[in-house]
Amino acid sequence: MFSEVASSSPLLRNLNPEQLAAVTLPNTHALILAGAGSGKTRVLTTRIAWLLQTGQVSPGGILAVTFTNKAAKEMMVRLSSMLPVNVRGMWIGTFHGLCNRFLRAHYKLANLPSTFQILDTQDQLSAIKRLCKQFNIDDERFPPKQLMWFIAGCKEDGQRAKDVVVRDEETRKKAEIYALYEEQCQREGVVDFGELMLRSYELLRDNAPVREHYQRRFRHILIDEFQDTNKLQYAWIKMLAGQGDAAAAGTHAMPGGSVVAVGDDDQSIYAFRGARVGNMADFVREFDVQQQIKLERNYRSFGNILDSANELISHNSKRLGKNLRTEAGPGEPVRVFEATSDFAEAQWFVDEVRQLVRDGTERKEIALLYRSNAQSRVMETALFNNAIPYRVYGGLRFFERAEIKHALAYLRLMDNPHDDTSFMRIVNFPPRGIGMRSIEQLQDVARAAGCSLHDAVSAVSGKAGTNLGAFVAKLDVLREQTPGLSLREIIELVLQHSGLEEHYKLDKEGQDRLENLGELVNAAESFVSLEGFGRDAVALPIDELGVALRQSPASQGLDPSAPLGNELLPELLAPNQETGETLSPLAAFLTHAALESGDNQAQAGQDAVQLMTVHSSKGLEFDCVFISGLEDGIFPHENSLSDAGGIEEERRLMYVAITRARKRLYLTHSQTRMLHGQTRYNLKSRFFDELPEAALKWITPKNRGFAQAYGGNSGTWGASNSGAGGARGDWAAAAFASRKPVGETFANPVVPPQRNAPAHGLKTGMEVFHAKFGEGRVMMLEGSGDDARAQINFTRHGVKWLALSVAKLTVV
DNA sequence: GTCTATCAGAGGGTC
DNA sequence: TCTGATAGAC
Repeated sequence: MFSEVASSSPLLRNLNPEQLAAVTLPNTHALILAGAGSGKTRVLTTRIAWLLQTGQVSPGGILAVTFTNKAAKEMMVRLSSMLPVNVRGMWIGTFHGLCNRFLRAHYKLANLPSTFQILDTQDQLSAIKRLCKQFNIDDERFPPKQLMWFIAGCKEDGQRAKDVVVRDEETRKKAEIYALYEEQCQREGVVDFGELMLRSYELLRDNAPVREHYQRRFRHILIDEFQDTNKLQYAWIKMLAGQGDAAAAGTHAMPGGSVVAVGDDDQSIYAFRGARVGNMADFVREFDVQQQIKLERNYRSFGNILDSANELISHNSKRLGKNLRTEAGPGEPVRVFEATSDFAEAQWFVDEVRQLVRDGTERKEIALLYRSNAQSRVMETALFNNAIPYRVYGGLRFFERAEIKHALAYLRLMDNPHDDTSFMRIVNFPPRGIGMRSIEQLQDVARAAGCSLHDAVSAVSGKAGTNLGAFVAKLDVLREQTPGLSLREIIELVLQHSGLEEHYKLDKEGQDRLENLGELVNAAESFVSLEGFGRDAVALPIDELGVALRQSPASQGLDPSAPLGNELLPELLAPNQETGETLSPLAAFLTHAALESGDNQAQAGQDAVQLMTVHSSKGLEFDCVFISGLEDGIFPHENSLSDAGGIEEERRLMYVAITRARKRLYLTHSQTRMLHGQTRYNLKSRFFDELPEAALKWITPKNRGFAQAYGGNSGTWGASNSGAGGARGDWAAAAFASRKPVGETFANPVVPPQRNAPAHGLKTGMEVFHAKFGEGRVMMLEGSGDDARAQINFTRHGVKWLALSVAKLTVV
């Protein structure tokens, strides 16, 4: 039926049969299992374009959900390059962005103030800390962080405080705190990320007209990275698709649209934050999905890399089953390198990068992946010392910086004086002589009166002096001055009169912060509407280059080459569907700041080596990938070793890491590693045993020169950092001799000069076997004769000191 | 009220 | 080793 379109539309050129089938699926529920590098984003965007082009749906009937702003943006950029369409009319965005849009439109029904503001994770934590203090909650028994996880976890499961199943005293107390937290947020007019989702869901669930309106509207619902959805997000989708509880209860047949879910169970790496891979199977069952398409053809990596990924992931038990294949040929073998220390690993990495660059590889095509952020340090030092440009992903993002948060807090109080979190952040910043005592007093008054801190000031200032009064008066004056001012003017006004600017000017280390505040003004400036807010205006944030994007209303939807702005804002700024109100530029900007924490990639675009955790590498690809620190306890991470689910998630993580590489993949591990200020002795990762030997090539020391170059005691760093003193050198070399043979590479092992070899014949670094504790590695030796003791790091039982006269050890 | 010292804790992190 | 949070000293 669509074959004519299929053959004639340029959209569908160059799609493989599976991709084509996915793109041109009829209007029905479907699950697309999209392997890494199989063209998932392309399929999603092409399907939307195809639906529009063939007239099956208007832009308003599309709902496309992603997890990150980046993915949403990419989808829109690609879409607009495919056909001239007003992407603004479509609901394309992140779960939270779309929920925000929804709640802004129906804030009254959702029982929120029109100016409700969004708490990010930092704000949420400080709100909880404040709550705990106020109610004298023992923070030893209930650490605020843990409470935050509890509350977020409840919301992810769709549970309000009253829904929490109380089995013990601790849970009862936590649920109680959760209830108090809910009250506090409601009173202050703020919502956290979980609340955006939960409140949207509840409004859909409880309000039939609203629910039916959206069910009728969204004919096509597309979900990206479906394996990462949590319980609540899935329930939200069900509700919008007319498959929710209310529909099941069945008043009428619900007229919901079709859901196309795209995901890869093998890339599910976010269980720790509530993701439920099980949603994929539930979806198939509950939506009675008849159409399942597997995209297994990989366009990214060579054969050896894919073989490694396939073989590794085949060790997982619960899989939907999928194998990547390529027509690109085997390519180079996967290179494996064993270093003696983390320093040596870093030095070797640097040398290898140099060689790659000499051979013509761009630095930005080289990625170093690690399991946890702490591992980046030693690598950064090496890169820095060797003057190799690099860029680290992660860390503080623009809108999370302290000075930016401070400025935003002032701005938020302009819109919503009852936002106590913001109030607390800046009540004494810059310092204005308001200390703990006055604040505590103020909090008491506020609690007694059931009002915000702002409103409590007038009651207190009479007796507590004028500092607080002056502060609030200043806020109020600023607020009175803002009407009629542009967003830029408001921010500049606030920066000056809050004293922030002055404060950082006087601070000798405040220069960077001052510059960031300047950037905030720029960001606002670029964000601002060009032709008057609220009517037919379009507000646009800055694009990646920081250049203001301009788009006149006339060009909307007509010019596919027109630059794209933010997906969430235009509709935010349109008049409210119920009241006709519009969001102020300031409120819109604050929303933008909360939902998009901004870039943390300062030097984007530079040709630099890319450093990041495996988690943040998801969705990216590079010509050359180094996966470092492949040691048991590091990767897989030690916290995951105890349960089977944990190790399977680690394996998926490794799978993600491997499949980032296009041409060349390196796997490295080190015998010793500095962690928490101590030298740790790690066995190589168990994942090595799950990779196909035929695809691997073990790179190893060929001569003494190598050992010296990468041994612990050479070079300017390493020796000075050696906590174990001379042991490091011994260890390093001894280890080479004791490794199990891995091909010709160890044919010529480096044998270290031994100092006074003891009678028991053990050396540090040897692998030994103990009848009870199993395999382990000698870390340290002490004493002699009957007093001789050895510290052994056992794979399964951790580090133990054993008396050699008693313990039965055999050398492996 | 602010500054400095000491101590605990340290996985992954979007919105 | 390093960071952040808090307690006690100025």
